[in-house]
Amino acid sequence: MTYNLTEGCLETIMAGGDVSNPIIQILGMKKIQSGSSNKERFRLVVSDGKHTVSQAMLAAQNNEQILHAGDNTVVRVVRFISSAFNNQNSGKEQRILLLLEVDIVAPGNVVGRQIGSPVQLTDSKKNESAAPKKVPQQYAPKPNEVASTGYNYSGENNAPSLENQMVHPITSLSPYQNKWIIKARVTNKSAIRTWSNSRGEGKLFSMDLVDSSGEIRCTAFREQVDKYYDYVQVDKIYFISKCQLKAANKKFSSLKNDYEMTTTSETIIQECQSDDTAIPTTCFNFVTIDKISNMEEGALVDICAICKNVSDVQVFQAKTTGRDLTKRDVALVDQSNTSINLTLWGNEALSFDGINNPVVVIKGAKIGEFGGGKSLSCLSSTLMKINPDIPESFRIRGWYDQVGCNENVVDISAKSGLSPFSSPWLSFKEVKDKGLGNGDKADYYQTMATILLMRSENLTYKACPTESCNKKVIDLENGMFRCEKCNREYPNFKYRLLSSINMADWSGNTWVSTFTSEAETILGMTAQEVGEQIENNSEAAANIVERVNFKQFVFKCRAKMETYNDEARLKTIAVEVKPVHFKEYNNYLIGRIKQLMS
DNA sequence: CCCCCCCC
Repeated sequence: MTYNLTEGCLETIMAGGDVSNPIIQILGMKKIQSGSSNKERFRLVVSDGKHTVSQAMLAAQNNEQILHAGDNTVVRVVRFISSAFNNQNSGKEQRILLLLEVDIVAPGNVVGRQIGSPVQLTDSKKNESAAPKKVPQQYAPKPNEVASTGYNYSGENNAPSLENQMVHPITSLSPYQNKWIIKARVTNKSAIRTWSNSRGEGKLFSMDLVDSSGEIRCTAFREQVDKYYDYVQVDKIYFISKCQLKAANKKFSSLKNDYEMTTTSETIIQECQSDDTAIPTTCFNFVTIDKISNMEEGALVDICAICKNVSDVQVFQAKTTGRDLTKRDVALVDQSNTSINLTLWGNEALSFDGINNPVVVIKGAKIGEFGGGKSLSCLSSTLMKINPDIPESFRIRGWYDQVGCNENVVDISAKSGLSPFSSPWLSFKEVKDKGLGNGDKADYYQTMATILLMRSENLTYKACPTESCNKKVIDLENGMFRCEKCNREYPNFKYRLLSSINMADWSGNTWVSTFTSEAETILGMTAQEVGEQIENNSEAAANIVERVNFKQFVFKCRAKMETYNDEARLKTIAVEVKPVHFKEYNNYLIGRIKQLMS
């Protein structure tokens, strides 16, 4: 077992410099008198493999664990202070190293030996380096140490190991300073993509890097794709240095960083062997689904949601490129009681398993807009995790299983009448203002409306009795009925309904045509019952329609502009009539109020 | 140096 001590760190520290989480070895411990305090204190001899320092003290709270671990213990120093004081005898400045917080990497009995051949850090050395306030130095490791570990993948074969050097937080990186090393976890790696345009062609891939300070995207082009693509693995930690930084384009990345980086031929990427839990996994900036209705098309978002439904895989040809595309739609819902459609492509579409309503966490999905509804689409750079072990995931699992599965949701992807989702809620005024029905195709919407008047004239008609044929028949007045469509005469017919209804919502009123099925729902009678009553009593039609005045329903409407005598008029047909589901309707209203307030 | 991510 090799322990990588942070070689040379003591020289830096004892000169007043900073080193992040240095790894050192404790060679010896000696109990000292602690003056006024009753607490035991220990003086340590510590080594970084290159130098030893005996002016080190252990903070009292660490005593027990270190005593127990014994001599030769290797520790990671999480917090330390190097405190300067003037030696009363010599008059020189000296420093004492106080170890405030340490993590044991390996106890003494496991290490079993002194690592390396450290020499005492001399006073002259300390004074020499104390002169200018030191920036950490670059320390070349012993050559065989890098070779033997075999995890070095750098620009040059004999590039120095970055392992024992000071690392910089990702958030500190900028184009103005190029001497840095980061220690970051790769949280996402794109597929390799090729491009070809007027400026040339090539290939690239990108990866997302995270440390405790933040995140950044790194892209590799051309020959660096070959060099790094297989080497770099998601979830592993790497030391990275010498990439080029430039301003990030927010359109293509949801990462919280104003910069992004590109590998160069100078770049060094080295795997960090130990999994450091201090380096976080992916950093998400979740928004709730309801917020997406107010966000711009093209923006990228992170969401944590439950897969409520999945569509089958669909294959179609892209209009522009002619390529065969594979997709699958996933309906996602979260605690905002709002659902949105997420489109998966290619292999992700094929392999997606929506069984048991898994938690779906996505980072960097693109917001799309279609038919008035919002939707999400996965890009090649989008990270998707199913049932990840993160608090938000457990929280939404609990919510869905206990509450969410029974809630009614507002679907912000709602669009055309043919979609598996419901149509968008629009008021009659909005229908008018938005100019619905002016396109080539009909537009669909739903509204909660009150019936003001249902026309009784020609409420029923006699239709062909053949099940699939609803054509009006001609009464031959001899007990037979002729259907022109079927080119047949029948001894019977069936009643069908047809009526115009003037209906109003809060914003205005409009005339809507209804046919048999919807009129039956409104009237609460079958077409046959209506027809028979009218046949027996000519006054019946007026009475029947009068009963529905001021009744309220949710109407799903189909709107299409049509031309009568050179005059354009919006023709509206009720294609579905449902009783008002107040909980669902209130969800919609609450959603709109929230939209107005945000 | 890409930045296309497609369809209804």
